[in-house]
Amino acid sequence: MDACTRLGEKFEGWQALGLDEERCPVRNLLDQIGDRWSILLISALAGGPKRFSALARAVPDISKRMLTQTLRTLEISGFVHRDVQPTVPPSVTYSLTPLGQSFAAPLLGLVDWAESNFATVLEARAQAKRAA
Amino acid sequence: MDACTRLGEKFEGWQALGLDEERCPVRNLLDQIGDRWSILLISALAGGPKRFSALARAVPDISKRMLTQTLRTLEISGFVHRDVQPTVPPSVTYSLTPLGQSFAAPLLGLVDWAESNFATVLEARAQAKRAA
DNA sequence: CGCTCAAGTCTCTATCTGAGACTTAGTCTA
DNA sequence: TAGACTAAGTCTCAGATAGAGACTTGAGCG
Repeated sequence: MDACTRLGEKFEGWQALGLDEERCPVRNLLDQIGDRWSILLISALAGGPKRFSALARAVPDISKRMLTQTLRTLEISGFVHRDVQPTVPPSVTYSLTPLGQSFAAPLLGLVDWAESNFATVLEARAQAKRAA
Repeated sequence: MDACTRLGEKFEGWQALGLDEERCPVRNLLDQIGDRWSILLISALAGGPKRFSALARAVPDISKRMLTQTLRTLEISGFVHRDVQPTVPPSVTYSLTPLGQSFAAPLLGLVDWAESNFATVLEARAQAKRAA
């Protein structure tokens, strides 16, 4: 059975549970990390721990506000560990937890797909624009 | 080399390109389908073509507005095909394109991870709440 | 005659996002 | 010695975005 069919069956299973955000793992996870920044920050931390300001530099167009907020959410869900050194000025280091690290494998699959199929997507968009 | 390290290296590669949304496949894709509904709709269509109203029923808490908008975006990026039967009332069927179908494989990896690690995430959140 | 359905569009409000100023105290610079 | 800079945020305000729900057109149904 191909992946597409299996995914379709998974979906029907979720439907049976009413696609409830509390109980459906995929809905739940998507609501947490299905945004513009979470995936990017997890990727940024995959190479090793980084400080707040290093992350801000690594992802140039994230605002401090969203950086703080996204890291807090990832921390609460157990993807990221936040380590505060109570110096002055404080030094805060973020790192992936074992859970966060284990997420790297499926994420890498997604990333590889994106890189392989990017040209196709661009072509589709160009064609859509011509048709418009 | 483990997935986490490899992901970290990928990220450094993107950084070298300035993480530009136009050129970085991951940024680009994330901006398109990194939202609450796209992944869910692709999963819903993985089982086979569906009509607009069937999709609305399949994903109960999506508004018509977001359903239309998300499907349009997916169509433009080449994930979804939109087939209009010019009857009265019109009958519109959505289906995954070959590109959309090929996306099912990495998506399934993500979904499996979510289902396997959901308990861990819930536990982390419960602990965060206790600590607060 | 009035109701419902198809697949949306439109408007209005609620929420979220981003930009940028502000904070504290120690170190570096002029 | 005054001024600037840094770390890791918080705060506020304006603008973008999401969701709820009314409205559309023509046909079939009771």
